[in-house]
Amino acid sequence: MSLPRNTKAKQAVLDEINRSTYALSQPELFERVKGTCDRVTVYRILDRLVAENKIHRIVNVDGTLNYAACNQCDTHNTHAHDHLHFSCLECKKIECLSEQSVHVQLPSHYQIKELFLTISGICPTCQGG
Amino acid sequence: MSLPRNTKAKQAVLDEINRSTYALSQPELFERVKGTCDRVTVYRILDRLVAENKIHRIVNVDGTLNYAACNQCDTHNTHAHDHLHFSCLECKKIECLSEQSVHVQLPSHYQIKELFLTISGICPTCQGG
DNA sequence: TAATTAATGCAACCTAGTTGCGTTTTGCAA
DNA sequence: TTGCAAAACGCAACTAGGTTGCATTAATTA
Ligand SMILES: [Mn+2]
Ligand SMILES: [Mn+2]
Ligand SMILES: [Zn+2]
Ligand SMILES: [Zn+2]
Repeated sequence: MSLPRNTKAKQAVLDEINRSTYALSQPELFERVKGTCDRVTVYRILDRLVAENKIHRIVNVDGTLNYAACNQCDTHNTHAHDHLHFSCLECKKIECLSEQSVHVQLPSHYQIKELFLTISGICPTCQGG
Repeated sequence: MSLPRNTKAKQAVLDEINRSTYALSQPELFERVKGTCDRVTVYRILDRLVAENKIHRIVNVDGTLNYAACNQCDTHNTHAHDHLHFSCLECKKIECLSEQSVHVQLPSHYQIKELFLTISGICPTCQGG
């Protein structure tokens, strides 16, 4: 693989992701870094950041792709994203739930690669009291 | 809600879904029922079948929407889709894993509505021996 | 500072899904 | 059996998210 370079746009996108408490979509990110680069560039930056294990891609329950910081990953080498995600039906935000243990009765004859676990419902903020 | 009607197209789509061993996308379904109706009609039929609890919608790990028969649902009234799904990285097919128990340490302060659980990996067929 | 090539901008394209509206069918009732 | 209301449909136009090709710009490293 070719060695990655650091650019203003790449840093701007990564900053926005790190700053956010929930996962952001490409349209949301493009809106936030508007002026620094083209929308196509945001797509390419996101692909690279995922490949570099700096962020991870979360599929929401409606199929939209979102990107979040790797908070629960101490090192970016080993990357087991078997943590839970929570998707709020009210504010539509999806976030990582760190350290939530999940026990899955693994199916036999299937070769497991990764787990995708998302709970939908209402987040604490939207319950408002 | 208005009372649903039965049409040739609706029956054709439902038959394809029931016949399949894995979940099908709208493009796949349109291909299979080609000639019986317009592609827009397939979208509308799928929405209705989901609303009528005849099928359920599965979001694959890449964000694509797929539709599968409600095999594990004895009655179509109560509809708790907390079963596992398996998504094959090789053949790209996604299927329901019936009766696989999942134990999730529920997060406090969050109001749970539904569980979305998908395992990615290699299916028995694609392991080929 | 110059060379290498990763990263970008831009235009064009693609796929999945939606919307509006006039027409056709379905199911039910007279 | 026929008539009617509205569910379902076809078609065209549109939208959103994402991709691709290619010429140009800019980050690294020597
Ligand atoms: Mn991570
Ligand atoms: Mn079901
Ligand atoms: Zn919320
Ligand atoms: Zn497979």
